[in-house]
Amino acid sequence: MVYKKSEQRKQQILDCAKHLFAQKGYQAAQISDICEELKIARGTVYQYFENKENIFTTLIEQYFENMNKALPDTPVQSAFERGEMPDLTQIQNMLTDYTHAFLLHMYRDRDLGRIIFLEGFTALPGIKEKLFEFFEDRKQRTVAGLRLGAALGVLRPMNADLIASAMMGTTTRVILDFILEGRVTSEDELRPMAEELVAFQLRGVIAR
Amino acid sequence: MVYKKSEQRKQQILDCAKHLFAQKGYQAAQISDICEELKIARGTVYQYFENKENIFTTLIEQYFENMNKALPDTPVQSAFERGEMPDLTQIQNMLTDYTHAFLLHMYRDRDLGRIIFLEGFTALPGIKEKLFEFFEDRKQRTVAGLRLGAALGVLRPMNADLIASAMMGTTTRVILDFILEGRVTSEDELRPMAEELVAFQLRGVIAR
Amino acid sequence: MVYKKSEQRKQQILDCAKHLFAQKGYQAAQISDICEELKIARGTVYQYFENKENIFTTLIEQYFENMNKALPDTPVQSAFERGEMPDLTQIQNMLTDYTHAFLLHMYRDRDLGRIIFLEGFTALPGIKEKLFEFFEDRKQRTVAGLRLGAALGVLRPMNADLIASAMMGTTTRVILDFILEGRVTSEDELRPMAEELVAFQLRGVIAR
Amino acid sequence: MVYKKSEQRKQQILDCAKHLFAQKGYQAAQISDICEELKIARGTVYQYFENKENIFTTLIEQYFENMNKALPDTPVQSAFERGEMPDLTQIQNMLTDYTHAFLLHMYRDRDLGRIIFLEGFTALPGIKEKLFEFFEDRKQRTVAGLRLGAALGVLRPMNADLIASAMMGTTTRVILDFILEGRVTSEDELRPMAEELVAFQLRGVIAR
DNA sequence: CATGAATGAGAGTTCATTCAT
DNA sequence: GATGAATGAACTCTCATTCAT
Repeated sequence: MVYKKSEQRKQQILDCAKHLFAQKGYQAAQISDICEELKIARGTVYQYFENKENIFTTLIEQYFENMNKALPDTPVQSAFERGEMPDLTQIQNMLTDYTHAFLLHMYRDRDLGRIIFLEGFTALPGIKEKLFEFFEDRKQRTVAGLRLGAALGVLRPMNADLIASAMMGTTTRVILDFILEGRVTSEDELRPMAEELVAFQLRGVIAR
Repeated sequence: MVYKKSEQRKQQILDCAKHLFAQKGYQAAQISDICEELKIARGTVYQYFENKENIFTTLIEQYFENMNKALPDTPVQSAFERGEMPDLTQIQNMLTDYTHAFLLHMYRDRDLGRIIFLEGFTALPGIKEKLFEFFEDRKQRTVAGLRLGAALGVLRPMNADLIASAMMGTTTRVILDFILEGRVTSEDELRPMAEELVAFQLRGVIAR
Repeated sequence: MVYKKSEQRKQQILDCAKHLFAQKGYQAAQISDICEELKIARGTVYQYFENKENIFTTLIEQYFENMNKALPDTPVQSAFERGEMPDLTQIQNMLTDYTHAFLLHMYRDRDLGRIIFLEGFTALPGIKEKLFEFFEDRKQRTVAGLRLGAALGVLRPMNADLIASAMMGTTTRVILDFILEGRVTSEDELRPMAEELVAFQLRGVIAR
Repeated sequence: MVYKKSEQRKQQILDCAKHLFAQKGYQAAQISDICEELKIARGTVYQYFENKENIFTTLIEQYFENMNKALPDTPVQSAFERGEMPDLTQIQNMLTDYTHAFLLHMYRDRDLGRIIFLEGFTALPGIKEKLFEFFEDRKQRTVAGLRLGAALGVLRPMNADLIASAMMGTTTRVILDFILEGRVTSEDELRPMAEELVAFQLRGVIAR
């Protein structure tokens, strides 16, 4: 037996809930909406999930799991840890790859991205923390990178905390404005966006 | 200005609702919470507002009104329109003033800022549009500025739409991370933040 | 203002719930039954009580409050504590008064008595303990009395714990069989019942 | 007796249901609890029993069947019917044997005893009647015995109905307090209890 | 203007029962 | 016989809103 019917149904409910949450928001989306759309009974949903919150949580967890799989290790840092001394062009390429992967993941799972960006903060207890943790972790790596760069004289002196926050903001806002709002219609558009973003970010921090 | 008792009560309800929405979120905050806190009857609220949504809408409107009062006209553009030719330092100062005013307004009305940033998108129909409009308007001015700068050779060639979005992102993310999360505890901290932000933004776009 | 309308409604709901619980049992009785009977909306009930369990709890509390008011202090014990040495006839009278008061209270609030006797044990957490406590307290006083009597040579030697339990059983079973089942139709029947019960109980324990 | 697998499974379900009902109560115990514990599917239960109530009913029926097997015929009455004239000591022994058998049966099947004592009254229609009938039957025999004894001058004049109820109460309460609450831990404790109970009961009714 | 008791549609959730496989 | 996914009626509880006083 290769596939499991029950797993399929579970995923079916998740998929349905995902686009409902993305469309209406967690609060407004109702269990009965799912049931109507899938033409199943209310009780069926509760065979697969303890409650509404549990559906949401499962979605978020899946998302971050996928995200962590999709994103390469913070590449610049890794290079330094391996004792390499990448030059500026190499760094720029690494960051572009990374940003591209991030945009790509966001684009491919727009619905969930929408949910997380727009609702994650208020929604349920626990989610906010998970989200915060994810972004904080990424930001701290950036802070470390900025400090190292400044120490090496490659980057200008700056308030690394603030600038890391600002850099993160460039990406998240672009995701919001372009990807989640539907202005991007093909994956091909993402590479140039990543390049442009990284160019902007790097210019803002390099020495001279 | 004549003393109007009824206006006072209306504002009293708005103030109360504001911090409740900020604390619990629009959905979770209940009309009865307001009543308890102000020690008034449920019905009284409905003498001043049609419904819950109306309270929210009024808050948002007040906010943008105040914001527009607090913010200087997009200064660089205005200067150009007056036929002036500000140099880079002057532009930097203008932008810093502007950003500072923005941060200040956000800091002074943190509760509402929190509501808008965290809930505005999903909450009620109409709000999202208003919010979008506000940010879009600011962004379009930035786009225009970037294009002009590039045409004059002061700024590097770029995807102005994307970069405008990114620039807006730097500010909004910093507001989120620093002001709304309570890491800023005095207005004095805002000026250096504005300076740092503008420095980052400008470096990202100037020619050379 | 002498009476409070809201207090009346609260009591009205309690009274209604009382006879419904007595008739159908706690689980089977539904909030909507109350609403139908009182011709009020479902929500109204929840203006006065947090939830179904809270209605039940309130009833039980009222009951024990009334019970403690209605019952004279355990009289024999009190007499001894005052240094008196009541003779057997006096003791028998005291016990009869006490038992009579107990039967009377049970008779007058049969519905609640029914609920407590028949459901108290299983129903909600907390109730069982309250009930147990009440009966245990009474029983412990009996145990003390039996031990004292035996020490004084008035009562025969016995397993006081067991006999106290048995004595309590005589009363509770009679309440079950006669009062709660509706075989008693007038308060006048209770005095002879109390006399008969006490006679039986005393004969079972006196020396000789 | 031929080995019947299906009968075994049925009994297995009954045994499981029994301790679940005793632990959680009829309402709170769920069919799925049984399935989990026995590691069988939900549907399987319905191959052996029409519905949940049917499981309960079957348990109760088994119980009374066993009880009737375990209890000797009401012995005093039988003796009289055989024309014998047992003296007080003989009667006391007979009653003690009988009570002992009753306690023993209750002790050996505590779970079911618990269910019956604590839930029987409210639970399902039909059960209450069966229970009532059982106790009423025993009580009527006691009433007859008391009347006969009084007529013969062996017992004092009394309200036989009431006293029979009280006598039954002594036993049932002791079962409740000692056996079902787990204060009895060995069958050996039951004989003295029976003796003490009968001693108390008899003293309450004999002439003089 | 203010009150607050009353409303009632509608939400999430439960669980005994069914039935195609 | 056994399975377990699916059912759906029924329940408790919520809360913005109304309206007679």
